[in-house]
Amino acid sequence: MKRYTVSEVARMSGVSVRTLHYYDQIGLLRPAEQGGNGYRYYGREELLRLQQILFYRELKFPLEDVRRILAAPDFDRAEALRAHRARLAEEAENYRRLLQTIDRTLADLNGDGTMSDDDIFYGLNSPRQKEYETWLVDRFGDGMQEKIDESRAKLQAAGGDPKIQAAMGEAQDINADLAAAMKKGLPVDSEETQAAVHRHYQWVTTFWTPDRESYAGLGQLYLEHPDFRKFYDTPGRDGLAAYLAEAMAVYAERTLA
Amino acid sequence: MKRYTVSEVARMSGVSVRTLHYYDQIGLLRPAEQGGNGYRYYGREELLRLQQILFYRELKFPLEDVRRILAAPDFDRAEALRAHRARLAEEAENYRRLLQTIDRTLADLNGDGTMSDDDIFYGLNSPRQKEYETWLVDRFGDGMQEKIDESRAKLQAAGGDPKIQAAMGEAQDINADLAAAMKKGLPVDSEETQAAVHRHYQWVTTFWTPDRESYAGLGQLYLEHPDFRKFYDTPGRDGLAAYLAEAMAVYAERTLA
DNA sequence: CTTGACCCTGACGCCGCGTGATAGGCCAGA
DNA sequence: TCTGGCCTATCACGCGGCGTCAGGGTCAAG
Repeated sequence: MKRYTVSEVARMSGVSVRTLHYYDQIGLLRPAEQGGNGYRYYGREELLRLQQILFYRELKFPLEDVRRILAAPDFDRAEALRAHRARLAEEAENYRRLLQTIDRTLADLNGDGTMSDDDIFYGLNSPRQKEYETWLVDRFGDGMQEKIDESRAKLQAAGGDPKIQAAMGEAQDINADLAAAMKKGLPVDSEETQAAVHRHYQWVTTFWTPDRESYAGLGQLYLEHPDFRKFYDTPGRDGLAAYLAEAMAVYAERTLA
Repeated sequence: MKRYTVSEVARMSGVSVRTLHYYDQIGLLRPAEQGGNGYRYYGREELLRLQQILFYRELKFPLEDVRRILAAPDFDRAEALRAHRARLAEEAENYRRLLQTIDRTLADLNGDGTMSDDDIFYGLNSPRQKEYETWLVDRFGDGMQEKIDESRAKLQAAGGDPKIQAAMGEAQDINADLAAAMKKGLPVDSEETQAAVHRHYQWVTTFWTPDRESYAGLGQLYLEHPDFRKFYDTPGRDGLAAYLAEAMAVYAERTLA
């Protein structure tokens, strides 16, 4: 039975020796045996346990929780993961908001680098209400009014510009493709799904050209805001918004700058 | 000149008294004066400085950096923000990956709540972890991918929150009502149409409570922007977005503040 | 036996405060 | 003027997850 010293385990697992000491100290990972010289020796079993620990650590579980989860084999890991997922999702959302705040602030910075107090606080701590408004303004600009007035006549007079009708039809098509891919159980990074997302991206570029982050953000928006989500999560297509959001994230990461 | 005690400042700004003590201690926010009794008294200027501090704190700047930024008025805040933005973006991206890892893991969880070692490490991605993954693959083989793909179906089959499903269904219903009204040739200010719009307004208030102008603006957005319009202008319902937009404008003017 | 690379324990530091403990100040009512 | 109740102050420990010395023992090769 092979035994590993701290530095060997450290090299294999990527953690520091100090971390192994610490994990021993808090009772998270005890060495298989500790010889008369006080040296820690780990076996295969401990390596496997360490893997699990690192998995949960990566997901930002507190080590104390990790200890509890691993201590009880009958513990409902799925439930723990789901609960934790919710917290992570909040954090992710929070980071997204912070990025927007920075972007707005940068946009509002005057040439001399000063910023007004109004600017600096806009969008902070806003109860979820403001968030939606912010999104709309961010995405579609606030010169909306004029553009709308201007284009209104055309759209309404003709009872529908054929070009626009085509665009709407395209959106329906893409949606159908995505729904089909999801129902087939294809992973979000499958070729077919990504092809559909590519069509979606092309479609989006007719009115907006998002970069990597924005496009992934758009996917989140589809998922998180009912006013978008209603288009995707229709009866018989439950979970499509989530599916699309993930697929868009993958697409963004792989293809966009 | 008005002076505020610690608890007053705390109440106004939302930070704790302890935080004010701490900011004094580290030289981040000194009170305007400290009377013979040792009490801290803050003036308007300090309040404004606190605002700035909280802005940067919210963005997760280390307090030491905040101090430096505020200390030098000629400091390039824009540059600092841009640099910081990059870090935040990385973090945001990281959280997104963690969510995906959790989703994959949940999909792979067996009914009894155990998870296989293959599953448990998939998706870890820090540079150091890459080595670790390699090590894992060496040890456990690389038949992981198929299993992951295969199990994704389960996740999607699981369905979603019934509350959300209900909200999505409501949106569909409202849409059907509106389409019916339009096809009957009812004017936008007809009772039936306005009733449907009212339902729509109620639906919107589950995530946002717009005032008159905002609600009318939302209608225009539905019309102007393909990403919304695609939900309304479906085949056989051409012009519904325009119809709804006008009906919403009427509703807003008549009923909202 | 020496050398150098390992191993140990113990302790402090980090950051942004929360949470006491202990002691004194301020102001209104009796 | 005294009392009580609520302010204020400072000092100090604690959290999490280790990094980073300091000071000393151990192991294996030459």
